[in-house]
Amino acid sequence: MPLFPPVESTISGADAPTVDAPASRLRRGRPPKLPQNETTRGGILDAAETLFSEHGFHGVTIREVSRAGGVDSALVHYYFGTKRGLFDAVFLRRAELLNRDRLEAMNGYELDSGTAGMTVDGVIDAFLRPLTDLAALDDPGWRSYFALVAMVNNTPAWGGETMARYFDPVIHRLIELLRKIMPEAPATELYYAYHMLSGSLTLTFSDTGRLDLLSGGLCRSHDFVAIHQRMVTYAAAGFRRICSPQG
Amino acid sequence: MPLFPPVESTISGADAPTVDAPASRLRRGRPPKLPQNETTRGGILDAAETLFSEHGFHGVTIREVSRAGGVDSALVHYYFGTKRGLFDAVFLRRAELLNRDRLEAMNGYELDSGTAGMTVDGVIDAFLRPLTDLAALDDPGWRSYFALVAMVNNTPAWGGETMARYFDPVIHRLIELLRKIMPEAPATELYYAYHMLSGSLTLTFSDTGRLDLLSGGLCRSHDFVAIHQRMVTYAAAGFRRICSPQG
DNA sequence: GTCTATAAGATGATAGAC
DNA sequence: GTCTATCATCTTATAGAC
Repeated sequence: MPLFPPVESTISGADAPTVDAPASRLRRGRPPKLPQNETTRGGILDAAETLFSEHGFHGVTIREVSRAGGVDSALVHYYFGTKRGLFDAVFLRRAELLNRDRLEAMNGYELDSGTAGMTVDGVIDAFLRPLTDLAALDDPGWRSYFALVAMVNNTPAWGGETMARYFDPVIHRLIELLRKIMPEAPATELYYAYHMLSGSLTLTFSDTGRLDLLSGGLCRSHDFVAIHQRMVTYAAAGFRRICSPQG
Repeated sequence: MPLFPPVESTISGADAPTVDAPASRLRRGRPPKLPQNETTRGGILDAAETLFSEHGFHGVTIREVSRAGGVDSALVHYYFGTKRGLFDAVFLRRAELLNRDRLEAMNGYELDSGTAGMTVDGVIDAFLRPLTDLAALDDPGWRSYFALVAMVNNTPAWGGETMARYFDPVIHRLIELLRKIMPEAPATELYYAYHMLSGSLTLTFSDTGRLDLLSGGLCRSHDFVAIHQRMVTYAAAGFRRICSPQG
């Protein structure tokens, strides 16, 4: 049974996968062959990111990744060891940057509006804003990455643990801010409400085109800005109602 | 690239996959070897349902299905032709029953409460109730099936189309009822709001255990009844707010 | 209907030349 | 770092005996 390999090898202290190559990667005199970050390693990660986000871990072969990245398949093993190592590296690459952005957005919101001036709408907007902004960049990589995270978030057995390991701090900061606004809210209800929001967010980034089909083209599932606006409004109403003490 | 095989072969009028075996399946004198519906074909479907829901289409091999079902792998091909045929048969098997239940629940609600007496909470409850009830049965098959549907709903490229083909009638009935309650609601907003609800529902049935981890055990992601209750409350608030004319 | 046997090809991974 | 060549295994699927 091809159970997903154990996750001990992922992020557990010292032997966490690094973003650097096995050998020294310090910039030497020779300029990089490809523009920007297009090193061999980066190209493999880009190709893998796109393919994994479209077809899932088991739906992609190392040969396909190497072909899409324009490199030899042996190089994938050279840089990442195993297929699972490649997947972990893809997942990790943008996680730290994303977490930093989201924590900054929430911290900034609390500072700007003052702790007493925060609203549920405002907190949820700050929580979601970096995602919408990054998805709007020219770089399609972030959209692929969000689709990948969405896939993991919906994957039984190892999805829950993986999401928890990478993204729990951001969620707990969200809950913390909401608790400041609604001190009477039971912790249980805050978690249930976040669960609903997380599902909506996940489905949005899964990018299945279902919303377009269902609405006969009225709604565009690629219009993350339009969805963001509705998600804030919808989720805030849900949070407030579910967390109000009388129920 | 192992793109998912084309979907023309799935449900398109006359040559839709049938629930019957290729040859005659009328009950003959010989009693079934296994209790209940445990025919060879049914056993294969049960095993495939569980495995596909846990690991996805590409994460399961026909040999694993046949081993789990206790039959020879050649029999899987005998009954279902290809691996994709097996997947389609699993997906189809419970779809009709589920759609019937959900339509009945919504029709019953409209009849019982009277069209003028319907509430947003009531409609959403009727929409979700059959899922919660079926998941509560002794048969674990429905939970596996819901996890499978959730996986498909979050699968890029072919998930949207597949969901639309099987489940759109139920969704349109939900939208129709909500429109009767909120005649001023823009159609666009109803679809956006349903998108949010669909995501929450999907994540719930994905059964990743994330809610448990995140809440430190306060919330149980297997407690579908508890989640159902919150989802109705949360979603109804979101629908009402997002669909109110001033916004 | 169920089995054995096997075709025909893809897969993750490695060894070793350059 | 990058390539060629290859191993051992697994994959879907089929042919044909019983």
